[in-house]
Order: sequence, then structure tokens, then C-alpha cells
Amino acid sequence: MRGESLSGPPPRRIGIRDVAQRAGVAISTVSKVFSGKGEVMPALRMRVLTAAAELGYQPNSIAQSLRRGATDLIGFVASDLSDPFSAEIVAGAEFILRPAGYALLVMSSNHEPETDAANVRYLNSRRVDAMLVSPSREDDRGLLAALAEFDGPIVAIESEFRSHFPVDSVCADHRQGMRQAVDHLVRLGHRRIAALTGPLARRSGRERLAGFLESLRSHHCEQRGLPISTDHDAGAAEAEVLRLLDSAAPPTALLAGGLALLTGTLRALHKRELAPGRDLALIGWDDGPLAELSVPPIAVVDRDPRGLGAAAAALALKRLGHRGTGDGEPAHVEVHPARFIARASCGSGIDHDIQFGGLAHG
Amino acid sequence: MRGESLSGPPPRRIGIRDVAQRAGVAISTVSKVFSGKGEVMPALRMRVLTAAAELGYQPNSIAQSLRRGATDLIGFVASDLSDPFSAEIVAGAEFILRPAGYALLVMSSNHEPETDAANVRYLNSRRVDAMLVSPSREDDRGLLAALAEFDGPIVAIESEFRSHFPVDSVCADHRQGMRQAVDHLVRLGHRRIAALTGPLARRSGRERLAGFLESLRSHHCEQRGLPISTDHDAGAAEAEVLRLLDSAAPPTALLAGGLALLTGTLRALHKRELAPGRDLALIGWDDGPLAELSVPPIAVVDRDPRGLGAAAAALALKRLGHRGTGDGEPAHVEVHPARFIARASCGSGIDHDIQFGGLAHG
DNA sequence: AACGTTTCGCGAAACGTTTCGCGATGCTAT
DNA sequence: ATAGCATCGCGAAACGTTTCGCGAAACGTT
Repeated sequence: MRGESLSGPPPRRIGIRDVAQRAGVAISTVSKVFSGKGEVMPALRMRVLTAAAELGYQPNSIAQSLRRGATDLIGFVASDLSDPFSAEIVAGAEFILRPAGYALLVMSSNHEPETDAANVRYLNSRRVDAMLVSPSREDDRGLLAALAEFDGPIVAIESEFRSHFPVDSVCADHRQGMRQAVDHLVRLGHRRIAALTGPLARRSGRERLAGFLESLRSHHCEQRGLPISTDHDAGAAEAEVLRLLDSAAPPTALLAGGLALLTGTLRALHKRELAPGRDLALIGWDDGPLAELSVPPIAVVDRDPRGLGAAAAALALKRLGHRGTGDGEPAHVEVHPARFIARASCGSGIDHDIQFGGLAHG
Repeated sequence: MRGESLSGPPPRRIGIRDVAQRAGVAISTVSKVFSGKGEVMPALRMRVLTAAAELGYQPNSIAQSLRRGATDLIGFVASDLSDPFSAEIVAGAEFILRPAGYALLVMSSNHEPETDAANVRYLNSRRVDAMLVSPSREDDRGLLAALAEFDGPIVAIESEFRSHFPVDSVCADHRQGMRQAVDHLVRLGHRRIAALTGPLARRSGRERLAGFLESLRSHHCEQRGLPISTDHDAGAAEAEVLRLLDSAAPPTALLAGGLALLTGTLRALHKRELAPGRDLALIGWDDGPLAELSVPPIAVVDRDPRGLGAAAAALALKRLGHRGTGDGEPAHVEVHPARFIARASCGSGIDHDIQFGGLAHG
């Protein structure tokens, strides 16, 4: 019970030795019973179990970790934990990890690459068994060095380190999602399309860019496309979109690759009193209340963050099972689907309607 | 470096003893240098430091934990980590904890009270130094029992356990926020006001209810109020709002106490093709892209989740500093402001405009 | 009846730190 | 010159487990 302020001999927390004594067996026997490793006769096992129950014994997992050389801890390194998308990933990972007896140590870098690296080093010093990383930038020297020092499984989420050293990755298929989105826009008659891809220092940004260019090329209008890479930040997106809208030839369609970018984009549109679906076409990333409940609803490329987190966790567990750094199978990139959801924010098409006229040829 | 598949003597990770040997000093001296506790002559300290650097020595924090009896780990127990509000709390807590040398162990219960209790027990067995809890229900027997077994500082977030045993709390002032919101609605002419308070098993829900009733009473129209308590779940809110809208005397104003409830409410309004600010007044909780960028923007009672998380972490650290369970000062509830932000979703008033007529007296 | 084989409990040695008390060294003061 | 006193490095004992090898018993075989 809490709050006992009696003074006296410090009541050392009861350990395995107390149980052993009470049950009249050796310490190692108690250990066997609890770890379930060796065989121990039912009668004795019962004696131990009741003794433990009577004393309220709980194994000290710190001591276990020290002895076994495993902490049953998985580190999670993200650029921004408060981003709903990251939060979902964490939830998905925890969903897999907890039943397996692992707990999650989370750290956020607030988009500072050096902090990502520092976090990895910290988790290393805490001896986590594996790491799940979704860093601010993949190419930070410090981060790469820190990761290289760690000798447990590393799983990258929505990013990729294969070029530097073998690390498993779990990614959504942004390229495919982007292609579907752009195809849709082109079909509606759009040619001058701007895409906020997000940072190219992450695989997601690069894949969005690649999909964007591929789709435009296949429609023979790549020279009209406006790929734009900004930080994953609403303010940056807003400024960029305002610049686009105020330019001589503003785009007729906008793609915003992530919740923060969509938020910034919408702010810019509000400022210029432009409505998606009426004045221009808009496609966001990641479905959620904002996209779903906007008026009109906003088309999105949707991915499954929970699934990504769960898959990353499962991969880490698999590697841990094989008890090797990267010895077993080679590192591979697991690509999850991203699917385009058409909604009214794309309007009804530029050829059949004059709605986009004001901007289309401005 | 990673990926060395050479076989040979298992290259035991280098420990304090290796450093001691290389520096030609005793183990205890190395310990002193690293822990910074005792005095050690500059020259020797330098020898130790260089030896450690050359070997790439990193103290084993597991062994430290075992010896020191502290893990430098803080547990975080939430009902739903993927809720953006919880995610912000975690981020705020981490912001304070990390510079202090602590890391966060997060666990989510998916709104299952038993899982909350299990998570607390798990964190206890992992010997976390303190816990931050924001559970599904405050009154779950299992949870209370599990918390009682833990003998470190516990800080409740947006909930309260004082009635059961002394535990610090950090809460937003929902009562005040709700009063401001309802005052505003009444001033606009609304009388039949429905409030989705969220579960009453949490302090936030109870405070919202109290504020709601207080405000109505002060305006002498409490008999027209419709307080409604649902799970913190969009589906439940949607169903409840649909029921309200389809009732004989539907409310002219709606209050939704949380992001999930606001989401459900908006879904219901869309289904009935009702627009906030035109057909009825709507006030949500927790500002964010959804409220800010809706058309019209949605009035909210806003709180500072990051601040709550940071405050909770700071409280825990303070308790840890005093090195006592609850001995030092008595447990207290730290109330943070919640402020009402008026926006167009409230309309321009029921007396000056017929906009609400269709529903107001239906 | 003697021997080989299995079964299963026991003691002791780790795991990598921190901390405590002791003693050696160098200094000040008389 | 020597007693007294800090200063500071050293060895050893913990912290609470797991694991390894040993030996005692119990069994089956010839």
C-alpha cells in the first residue's frame, strides 16, 4: 500500500531468494519455475508458486535484463510524435509488441536531425533490443553514424537506408498513390499541377516526386508540372502555396503530401478565398476527419499508418527471433499500398465546366 | 560496424573493467569519473576519459539501474495513444523528461479499462521510476489496485484519483471553458442546448457536465439543457447526435467535448445536411486543423495538451527529487486554463436572425 | 544384483555497475 | 621532525537474476 511513513529497517523489496527460502528450495529452482525453462516436478513447482504468491513476488526485470543481455525494450525514433500520423504508427507498433512482451521507448526529435541522432545514441546506451526509426532526414551523417553503432535490428518506417547499410524498411507506395492522383487530375483536364512532395530527404518525398513525374510524363505534360519540396511544416506549405497562387500562371490543381502540408495549403486557400473543387482541384494525403469532413470533402491518397507500425514491429520481432543483426535474410523494403480516394475537392473537370477558367489560364 | 559475420570468441561488449585496465586504474575510479560523484585528480580523470574514448566505452545503463535502484524510466499509460490529443501530451512530457535524463515507456489501452490496469502492472514490474496516467476510466477497481501497488510518484492527467489515494493531477479547466461556451450560446439566444460531455468516469467529463449545468442554472434555463454522456468515440457521438436531431424538439446548439465527439457530430450533421452556423450552433473541443479550417470555422474550447504533458512530467520529476512516495507535500490538482474561442459555427444569434428557425421550435 | 541412463534439484559463478570503508600519500602546523 | 589531517585511489561487497555443471536419486535393462 502507498504512503506508509513508518520508519524502520528499509523493507527491501522481496526477491527470488525470499521465495526460495519460504518454499524451502534453491534459488535456481525458483528461477526455473518462473522462466519456465527447465523441468521441475509439479509438487515443487506448486510449493514455489504458492510461496511466491503469498509474498507477492514479482521478478525484477532489471536484473533479468542484466543477466539475459536483453531488455525487451524497443526504441522508437520519430521526427514528431505529436503528428497524428506518427501517433498511429506508434499505436500500431505497440499493438504488436506488447503481446510479444516488449515495451516501446519513444523519442521525438522535433524535426531536428541532430536530435534524431542523439536519440538513437541514447536508445543504444539504454540497450534497447531493436529500433524503429522514422527520422527527420535519412541522410544525416550523425544519424547514420549513430545507427551504424547499434548492433540490433533496425527497421525504417517511411524511409530507407539500404544505400548505406542493410536495414529493413516499411513504406507506403507513395509513387503509385501519386500516379493515381495525378492521372485522375489529368483526366479531369488539369495540366498545370503543383505537388508539395515534402522533404526529398525522406523516401516518401522522393517517391511522391517520382510518381508525379512519371504520371505527367506518361501524359506528355511534364513541362507543366510544378514539383515543390518543402519541410514537413504547415507554415512552409502555406507560404509556398501563396506564392504559387499569386504567380503569373497559378496551378489549377494542388497536391499536398501530408497532413501538415494539407493544413498549410488550406490556410493559403482560405486567405485567397479560393474553394477546393470550385476554384481549383485539391488532393491531400492521409485520410482523417479534416479531409473527410471538409466541405467539399477532400480527395486524398490514403495509407495505413497503423498497419505500417504493426508491420515494422513484426519485422523487428522476426529479426530478433533469428537472433542476428542482419545475418539471416538480406534487408528488404516492404511496400504497403496507398490508395487514392476521389472526392469532390477535385471538382468535376476543367473541360466540361468553366469553373476553373478564372485561374486556369491566368 | 554492423554486419560482421566472422565467427570467433564472442566479443563481449566493453565494460568499465576494460576501461579501468587500459587506464591502469581501479574500476571504482572509472565509475567515479563517469558518475561525477567523488573527487578525482584531473590527470587521472583525463587518463580514464581518453581510455574510455579510445575503447568507445558506453556505460551499461541496465547495470546502473540494477545497482542504483532507479531506472530513469517514466511510464505513460493512456487510453488511446493514436488520439492526437494524447500524442501531444506525450510530446509535451517527453520535452521535459528527456533533458532530465529520463525516457518514456508508453502503453495504450485502446479504451479497455482492464488493459489500463494491466499496463500499470506491467510498468510496475519494469520498475519505472514514476507513472503518468490518463486512463480510460478513473474508477476501475483493477486500475486502482494496480496503482496502489506501485510505490513511485503517480501523476494523473485529465483525471483524478484523490478520492482514493493521494495522487497529483494535472487538468484543464473544462468547467470554466464549458461555462464560457454555454454563456456565449445563451447570449446568442439559444436555450435548447445539447452537450456531449464524454464519459463521466473521467474528471474532464464530470467538469464539463458541472460547467454546463452551472451556466444553464445561472441563466435559469437548466431544464432545457440536454447533457449527454457517451464513450469517447466518434460512432457513439454520431448516433447520439442523430437521435437528437431526429427528436421532437431538437437542440439549437451542440457542444462536443473532444475531437472524436466533434468528428461524430459533424458526420451526423452532414448526414442530415445541416450546416453549423446556419442551421444550428456548434462548439467543439480542442483546436486544430479540423476546427480551424472547417467552413465555417468551428468555435472551440481549447486547452494546451503539450502544456499538460509538460506539467505532469515536471510534477513527477519534483516528486522524484524529493525521493518520496507521497510523503512531501500533499497531492494536489493543478488546473490549467481552457479558453473559449468564438467562431462562425455559432452563427450570429437566434434572436436576430431566422436562420435557426427551422429547428429551433421543431 | 550390478550397471547405465535419465530426471531434477542444488550451489556457485557470472552480468556490469555503484558504494563503502580502508589505507597510502602529501600537506600544514607546532 | 613528527603528529595530525585532508585528499583520493583501491578492493570488495553488493544489486537480483540466469545458467552451467555436478551429483543424488529413481528407473529400466540384462
